[in-house]
Amino acid sequence: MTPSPKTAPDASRRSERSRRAILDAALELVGETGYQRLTIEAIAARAGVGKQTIYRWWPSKAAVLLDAFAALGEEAAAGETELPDTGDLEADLKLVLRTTVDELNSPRFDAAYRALAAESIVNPEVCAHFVERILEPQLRLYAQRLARAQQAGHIRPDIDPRTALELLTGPLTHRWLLRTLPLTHEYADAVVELTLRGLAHG
Amino acid sequence: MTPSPKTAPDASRRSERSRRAILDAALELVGETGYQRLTIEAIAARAGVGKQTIYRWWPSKAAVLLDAFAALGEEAAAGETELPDTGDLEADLKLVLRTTVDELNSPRFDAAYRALAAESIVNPEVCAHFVERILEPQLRLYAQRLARAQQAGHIRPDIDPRTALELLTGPLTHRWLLRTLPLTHEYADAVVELTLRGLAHG
Amino acid sequence: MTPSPKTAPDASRRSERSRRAILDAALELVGETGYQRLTIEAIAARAGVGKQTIYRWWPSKAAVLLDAFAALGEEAAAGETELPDTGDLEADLKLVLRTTVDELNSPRFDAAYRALAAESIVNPEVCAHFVERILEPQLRLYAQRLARAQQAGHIRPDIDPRTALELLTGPLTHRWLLRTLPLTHEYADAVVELTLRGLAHG
Amino acid sequence: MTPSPKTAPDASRRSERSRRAILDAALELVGETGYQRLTIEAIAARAGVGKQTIYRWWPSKAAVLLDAFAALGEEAAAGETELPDTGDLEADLKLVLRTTVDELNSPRFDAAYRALAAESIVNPEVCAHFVERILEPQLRLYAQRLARAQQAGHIRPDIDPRTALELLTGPLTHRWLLRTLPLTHEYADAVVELTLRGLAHG
DNA sequence: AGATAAGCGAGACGGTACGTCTGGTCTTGTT
DNA sequence: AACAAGACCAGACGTACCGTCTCGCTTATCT
Repeated sequence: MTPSPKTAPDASRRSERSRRAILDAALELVGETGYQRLTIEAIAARAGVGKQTIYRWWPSKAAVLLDAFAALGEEAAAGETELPDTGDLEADLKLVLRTTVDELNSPRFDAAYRALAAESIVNPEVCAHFVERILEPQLRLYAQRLARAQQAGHIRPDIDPRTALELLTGPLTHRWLLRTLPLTHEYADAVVELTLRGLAHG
Repeated sequence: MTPSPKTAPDASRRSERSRRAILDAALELVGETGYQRLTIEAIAARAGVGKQTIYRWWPSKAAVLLDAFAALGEEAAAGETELPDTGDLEADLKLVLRTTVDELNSPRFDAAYRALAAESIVNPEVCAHFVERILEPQLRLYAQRLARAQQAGHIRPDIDPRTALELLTGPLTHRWLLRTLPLTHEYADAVVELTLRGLAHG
Repeated sequence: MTPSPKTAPDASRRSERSRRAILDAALELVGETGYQRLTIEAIAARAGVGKQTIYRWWPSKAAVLLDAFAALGEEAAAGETELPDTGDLEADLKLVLRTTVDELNSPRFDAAYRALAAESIVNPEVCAHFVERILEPQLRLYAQRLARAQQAGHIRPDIDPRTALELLTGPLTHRWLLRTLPLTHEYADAVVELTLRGLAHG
Repeated sequence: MTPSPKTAPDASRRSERSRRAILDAALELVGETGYQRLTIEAIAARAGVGKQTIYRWWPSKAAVLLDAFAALGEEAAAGETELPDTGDLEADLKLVLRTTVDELNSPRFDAAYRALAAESIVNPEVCAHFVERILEPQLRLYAQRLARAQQAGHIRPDIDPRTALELLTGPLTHRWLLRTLPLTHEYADAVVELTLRGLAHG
C-alpha cells in the first residue's frame, strides 16, 4: 500500500522494554547534564540499547524527549480531566495557576520542560508537536473553565477565551523562561487579580 | 585582581576589524542556517578570521550572537531613549506593543532573537546576559511610562510596575515563542485593552 | 587480560577496504609532500575515510607509515626467503648489496624509508617496530648467508655474524642517510671487497 | 647590493644576549621534551624572547638546533685539532672510536644529535648544513690520520680514505641510530680490528 | 518444526565540528 | 632598528557525536 523508500519499521514487533528504557534514560540524562549535552549515544548507552533502535523510532533527540515528557505528564495528570469549578472564578484560577507555578518550579519537570521549550522556539516542527501533545491538553482545561465563567456572566461576553487564557499564562511563562524574578504563589495570585480587574484606575 | 589561570588577552590590541566581521558573519549565518547549525568554524570562515580569534574573545557561540544582537539593537534604538507620552496611556501602549510586534515579526531580528531566547531558557548564564543587555533596556522604557501613568492616576497606585509590565509583554512573548496563533496588531491592541480594563464583567 | 581503559575495537569487523585505502594514501602522500607535511587529515581525505578510522587502528602517523611500508615490502619480497648461495661469498654479497643500493635509490621506497628512519632515530618505540618489522627480516638473510660462509671456512670462525653484517650494511646506510656521496654499485662492491679482506696492508 | 624582497636584518645590531638565550633554550628543551615536541614558541618563551627574533635569524627550528649544537661542539672540541698519532694505527683508531662511542652515549649530546640526524634524513638542506658544520670537522680528523697511515704503508695504497672512514664510522652510526644492540667500547674495538684485517679467513 | 525475517545490542564507518595548539606574519610599544 | 610581547590568519591536532551501515543474536510469525 505504502511502498515507502525506507520501509517503515513494523510497530507491532517493537520492544516495549527498549522504548521505556530509552524514555527513562532520556529524562534522567537531561536532568543530569542538560539538553545541550544530551546525546543520542549517551541515551543509548544508558538505556542499554543500540543507537539504531533510537533512530528507528524517533527522528531526533527532541522527539525522544517529547515522548518522554508526554509519558511523564500523562502519569501525573492521569485523572485531572477538568479544572475545579466552585463558582468562584478568581479562587479557582488562583488555585490552578498556583499548581502551574509549582509544576514549573519542580526540578523533575524543569529540565525537560525547558529543553522542549528551547527546541520549540527554534524548531517549528518540534514546536507544533510540543504544543499539541503537552501544552494544548493543559490549556484546554483553562479555556473550558473560562468559557463557563463567560456563560455565567463573570467574564465579559466579547472576550476571546484564547486571548484571556494567554493573559493569564503569558506572564507566568515569561517569568519562568527568563528567570527575572522568582515565580511564586503570590505572583500567580497577583496575575489573576490584575487580569480579572484590569490595571486602569477607575 | 587578575587571578586568571590563562592570562587574559590584551583588549587594547584587539582588532576592531575582526570583531565587526565576526559579529556580522554570526548574524548572517544564524539567519541563513539557524542556530543549531550555526558553527564557530563557519563564522570564522565567513568572517575571514582564525578560529582562535573567536575563542580568544568569546566563550561560546551564544556569547558571540549576544554581542552581535546587542550591536544590532544599539544601532536600531540609537536615539529612542523614551516611550511616547501623549497623555493617553492606552494609545501609547498600543503604539509600543505594535512596534514590538513588528520587531518580533521582522525576519532580520527573528532568527537571532529566537536563538538567544532558546539558549537562555536552557543556559542561565547566557540568560542573565541576555536579560541584562537586550531585554532590560527595552523593558525599562515600559516601566518608566507605566510609572508616570501611575503618578498621573491612570493606574491604580498599589500595582507593581514590574508585574504590570509582564502582563503586557507576557502574552505577546507567549504567542511569539509558541507560534500558536499569528502575532498581529489587533492582538497587541486587545492585550492592552484587556489588561488595562480587566476581564471581569462588571 | 584486557585491562585497556578504552575498550579496544573489534578487529574482526575491521574494514579491509579502508585499511588498504589508508595505507595506499599514506604512501602516496609521503611521496608527494614529505613526512613532515604528511598529516592524518590528508591521509583520511585522500583515502576517503573518517579520521577516527585511522585513530582507531593506529596510534600515530608513523605507525600508519610503518604498516604501509611493511605491506610494500611484503609484496616486493614475496618469494625471496633466502639470499643466493653460489659458493662464491664475495660475488653473492656484492649482488645483494647492489640490490640494497638499488632499493635505497628507488624513489618508490625512498620517501617512506627516510620518514621511518627519521622517526625511528627520535622515537624508540617506533624504532623497535621498524627494526622488527622491516629491518630484521632483511638482515636475517644476510646473517644466514654469513653463517653458512663461516661454516664453509670462508670467514674466520671467531667473528660475530651480527657484527660482520653491520660492517657491510653500516657504510651503505651511512652514505644513504647523509647523502655525502652518491650510493653506487661500485661503492657496494668496494665495501664488500674491503670488508672481506681488510684495510691493513700486509 | 642585494635588494632582497624582505630587507635582510642588520646583523651588526643583533642582540648577542638573545642569541645565546635562544640556543641554550633550544638545547635544554630538546633534551627535556624531544625534537618532535620542541616548538619555536616554547624556545621563545624559555629564552624570554619574542618569536619574531627567532624567525628573523633562523629559517626553521632545525637551523636553531644546528647552531646550538655547533656551539656546543665547538666548546667541547676547542683544542682537539688532530687525532693522536702514536704510530700504532689500530690503537689510535680504537682510542678515537671509543671516544666517539662515549659521545654518542652521552645524554648531553644524544637528544640534539638525534634530532639533527632525524631532520637531516628527511630534509636535504638541513642535511647539507649538518654534514658541513658538525660532521665534516670530525671526519676530517679521521681522514687525515688514515692518509698518514697510508703514507706510512700501514694501509693499502689503492684505498679511498673516504671509503675507509665510512667502514669505520658506518657500523657505529648504524648501531647508534637503530638501537639494535648496545654501543660499547668492545664493539668499537671489534670494528677497528675487523675493518683493518678483514673478515675473510686466510 | 523449521524456515524466514524483523527487531535488537553492538559498534565500525564516513563525516562534521569541537576547542586547543602551533606555525609563521604583523603590529605595537620600548630600549 | 632590533627587540619583547602577543594578536592575528591558518590549519592540523585528537575527541565527541552524528546518522548510516553491517554484523550475529534473539524472537515471532508463517509456512
